[in-house]
Amino acid sequence: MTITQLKYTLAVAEHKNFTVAAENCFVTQPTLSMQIQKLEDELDAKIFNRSKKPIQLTPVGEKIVEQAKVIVDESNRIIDIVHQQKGYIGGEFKLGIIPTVMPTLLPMFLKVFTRKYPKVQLIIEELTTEEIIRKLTDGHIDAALAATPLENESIKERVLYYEPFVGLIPQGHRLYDNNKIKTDQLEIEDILLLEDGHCFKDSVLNLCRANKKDTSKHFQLQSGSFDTLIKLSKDGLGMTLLPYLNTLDLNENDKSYLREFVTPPPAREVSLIYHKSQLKMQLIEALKTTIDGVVRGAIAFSDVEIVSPIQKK
Amino acid sequence: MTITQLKYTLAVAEHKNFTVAAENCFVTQPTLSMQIQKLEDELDAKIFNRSKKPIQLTPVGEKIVEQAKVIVDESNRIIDIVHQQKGYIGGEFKLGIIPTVMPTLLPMFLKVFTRKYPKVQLIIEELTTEEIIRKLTDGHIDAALAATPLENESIKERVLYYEPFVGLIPQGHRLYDNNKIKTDQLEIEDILLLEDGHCFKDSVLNLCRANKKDTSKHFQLQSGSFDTLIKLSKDGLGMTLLPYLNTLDLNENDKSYLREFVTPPPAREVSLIYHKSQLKMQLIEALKTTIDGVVRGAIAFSDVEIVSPIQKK
DNA sequence: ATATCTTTATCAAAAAAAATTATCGATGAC
DNA sequence: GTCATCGATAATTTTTTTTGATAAAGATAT
Repeated sequence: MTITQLKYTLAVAEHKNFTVAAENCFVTQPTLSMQIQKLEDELDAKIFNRSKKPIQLTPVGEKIVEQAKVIVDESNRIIDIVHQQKGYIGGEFKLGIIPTVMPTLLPMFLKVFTRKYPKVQLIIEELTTEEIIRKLTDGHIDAALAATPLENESIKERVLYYEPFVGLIPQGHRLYDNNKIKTDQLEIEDILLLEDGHCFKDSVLNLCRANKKDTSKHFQLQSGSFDTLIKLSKDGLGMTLLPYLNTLDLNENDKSYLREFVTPPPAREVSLIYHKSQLKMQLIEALKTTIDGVVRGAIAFSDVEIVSPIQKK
Repeated sequence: MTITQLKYTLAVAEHKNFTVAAENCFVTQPTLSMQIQKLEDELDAKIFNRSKKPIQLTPVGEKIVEQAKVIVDESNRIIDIVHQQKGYIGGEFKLGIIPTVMPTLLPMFLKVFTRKYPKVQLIIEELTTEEIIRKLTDGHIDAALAATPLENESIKERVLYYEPFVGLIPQGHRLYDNNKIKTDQLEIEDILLLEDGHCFKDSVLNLCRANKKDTSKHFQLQSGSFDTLIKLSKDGLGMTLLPYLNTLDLNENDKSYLREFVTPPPAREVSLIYHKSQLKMQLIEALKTTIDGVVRGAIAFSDVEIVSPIQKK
């Protein structure tokens, strides 16, 4: 039994297709087929049921794949252990970021980080919270930046900052004349929301739900970017809520529509998260330190009311 | 990186010698040298410091070996997982047994077990408790029969039976006329003991120490077998203590010297023990069931006073 | 039903890797 | 200084892995 065979097996289990799996392993399909057959012979057990489409795992196969994951994970870890021991910070590092954090936080730390750790090949992907959780568990990404708490046992969270919500109230809106707004003044019906999949939308819903039970209403307007939301809002289609960092780049005119919440403001918790099998711990620490450093200047809120980013049923 | 390379590395780490390690891996020494060099190249770290004699692990090497153990352990497990999934009970099973349990318990279950599980290749080794703990941790044996509790976190214990101590009192001894003996009548000075290394000796010492603090006295007579002890005892050199099962095969004359303890008698706890990484769990269960079956008829003590087998300082 | 496409298995040849034998060189004991 | 021990190295053999071509099986479309 070889680690290669186990990797091939995992690839087939993941892609449910020998040909695709082979491409992902950078070998030809016969190579993969033969190695998996050899493994099956050695274990004297069929791992895959090739008669079904797409290919299925046999019951024994399920267990084998589970264990193969453990072995491959542990073997991937050995190089990280050596790096750690040498105090070396480098290698590939795949980081997922949720869309509403990406444009504000990434520019703040990216330059500093890459200059400080030139040997790290940072691979950044924009992903929804849901995708992040899946890819962290899979091992497809090493860490991620997302709103927390996620209440997921196998994911560790290191809080980076608390980002208050700020209201953007158009002229003519019932709250326009207020200097500060209160959570219980929010009406879900006149808030413009991001489209489904953004956890910031879920946070806002959770915030409003705390006030109002009835959420059966359908929202007609849903956008993928705050820019659109701001434009629509100024067109008088309703107020909206923005994360604090998103308000910094607004022009002076737009800023006049901003209304902060009274203290303590609702806020989202933004964290660096990673799978509990903490591969690349050293790199994660380095990233956290870097972000902590740049964030300290920009965000200094501590007395806040954290809103859950998780979609409640 | 291959599992083979890791196995070679572990062998060298264990034997501190390339040539010996190679023999243990059933390959020649150059094979081993080259594979380890390849691994060192790939990890870009020296694992061994070959300049010292015997060979030493580098600091990085320590960590690598630690992780290599995890990987090799987990990969050995895969075949057991398949066996378990298939309900198959077979393969090699290495069982350690302490000397004072070996002659009484082994004949009781060996025949039954091998008949019931013909596919199991049972490899039995007589070992002291100390050796058993080491070899269980190493993974050199799969399970063992020993006196417990061992108070070792990484070893799991499944109690098989409680075996009371029985006194063998020679004619002329101060306790000869007693029908039953009491723990507090024991005097460490006139008890014949097994030689060092036998945990039964330590149990007896612990039993007596409960009475008397002064144990500085040196014992002149120490033997490796109960047979010798019995002969010496009958020669008037002092009483001795035997585990209950060892008294069953005595001839009628010898049996007349036996004196039971008053209830509850001191007893040793005999358990099936295994490493907590519970490889071959299925086989361990099968063995336990078999031994439970044969022991049930022979031993039926429950109201006993368990004596620790561990050597106290 | 036939043709076509997709997908996995099989085979022989080539390439790569691992293992072996024989030998060397360094180190330490006597 | 000689010998013995032990790991490294070189050349060769053996084994394993990979590949490219192709066959076979199953699904899908015409």
